[in-house]
Amino acid sequence: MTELFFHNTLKRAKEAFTPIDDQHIRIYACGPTVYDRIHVGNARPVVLFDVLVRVLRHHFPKVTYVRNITDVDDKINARAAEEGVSIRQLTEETTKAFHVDCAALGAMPPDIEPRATDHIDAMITMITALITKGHAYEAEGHVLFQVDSMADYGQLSRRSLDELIAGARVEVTPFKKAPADFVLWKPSDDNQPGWESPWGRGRPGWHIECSAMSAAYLGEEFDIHAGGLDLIFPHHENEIAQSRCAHGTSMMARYWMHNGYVTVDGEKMSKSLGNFTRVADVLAKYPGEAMRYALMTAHYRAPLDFSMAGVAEAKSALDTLYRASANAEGDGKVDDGMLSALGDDLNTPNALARLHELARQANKGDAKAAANLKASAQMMGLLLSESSAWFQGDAADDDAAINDAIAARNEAKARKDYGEADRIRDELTAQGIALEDGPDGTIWRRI
RNA sequence: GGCCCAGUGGCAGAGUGGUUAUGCAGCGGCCUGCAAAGCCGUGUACAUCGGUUCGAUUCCGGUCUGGGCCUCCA
Repeated sequence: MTELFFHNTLKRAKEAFTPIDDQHIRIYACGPTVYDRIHVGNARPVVLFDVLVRVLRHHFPKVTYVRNITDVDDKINARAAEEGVSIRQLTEETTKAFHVDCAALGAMPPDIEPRATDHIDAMITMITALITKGHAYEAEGHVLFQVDSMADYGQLSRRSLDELIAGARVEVTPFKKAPADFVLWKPSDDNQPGWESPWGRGRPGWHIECSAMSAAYLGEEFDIHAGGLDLIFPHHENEIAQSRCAHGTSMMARYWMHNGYVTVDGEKMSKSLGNFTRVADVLAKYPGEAMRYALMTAHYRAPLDFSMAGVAEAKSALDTLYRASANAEGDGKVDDGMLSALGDDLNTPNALARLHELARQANKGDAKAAANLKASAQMMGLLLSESSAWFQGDAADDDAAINDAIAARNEAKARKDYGEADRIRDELTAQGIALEDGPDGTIWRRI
């Protein structure tokens, strides 16, 4: 079978993908903290790892894709208080909105979407194991992971303990044995969400949920763990520490894949900088598929500079593909060139280039190429609509009027009354309707 | 300060030690009543300075510029 290659952050190199069990691929991606609607930066991993999972499903008989929902977090508490709604209402509504955005982006739901609050017991069990094995300690109602209890801590982010301390940006808290130690469990006051535990009423630290939930659904060791570049440290580093120390394993995930940032004028798009655009705001202007395409135009590890103009350009490129695929006949075959591009560390720009090559063949009258184009694009989660729906939108009330106008124009053309024909066409153009005269008659589209 | 990434034609963005990326936009042609769409053609592109090499945009080193992580972050 085709060999797949992925860049592994653990090795900082591209490696051949060798599954732990080639009958069942297991992959985990970090999902959103549900306190606000996602922005374009959050959408990038959603779309790219969706492509990754589609590629894996194409090559392997079974894939289990887990993406969590973080529904316990101090940002959530703060936002709920700010808006005067309950935490549960905020997290549930935000989760629903997240699903709406994902669907618009053409991202298939993960197989399992666990919520942190449903797995508190598993986290407590794991923390208990870490204490028992001498990797964690309790202090003033907190439980902390003792970083120097792990000999090879820091492998993923390539950071040594000395560097961390030298960095001096780690939180210095009196009850920590060492500054780099991080929280597994912290106490909650009466106004904060909390659960009973051996250490009193409290709530989990940020990193432990992914360790507990990935183990619950994928096992102690699994194939791929994915997320944004900014999660390498501390989040993923600490997940590895917790998981390996609790389970006594030599690895957590075999491959670690990280997507690059979405930038705005060269700067990272982020909540704190305030330079973000919500996915919903893009969807108000452009189809979700154009947003999806735009996110696939850059390699997933490279920075992607976002602009509305970029989405507009993606829309134009999609128009080309939709036109070319319109005359598809029969069942198409997923293109090998596209598959090998995707199998080469998820090279979506090259895969899209291959789609455009198929489109050119299709436009020269190759119906087979058109069918292959459609099948290939759909494997990537593109060209999912009918071509007519893409160009004309859902059937609207004015469709009949447009068709009447086209008929009137064609009559005028038959009379060689081009003045009248052009007048009708100009009128439609003014309404945002473009006409194209082809061998099979006149077709129209919205512009 | 430590660690890390990037710099490609008007724009976006792949890739390669010597030969076409691809898309969007532009220009010329074909087609069309005219358009549109499509097809064909069209751009002395690889930050900079050295080194290795028969040959470097591609490898190595320095410089400059931009960005990121080290604190919540996709």
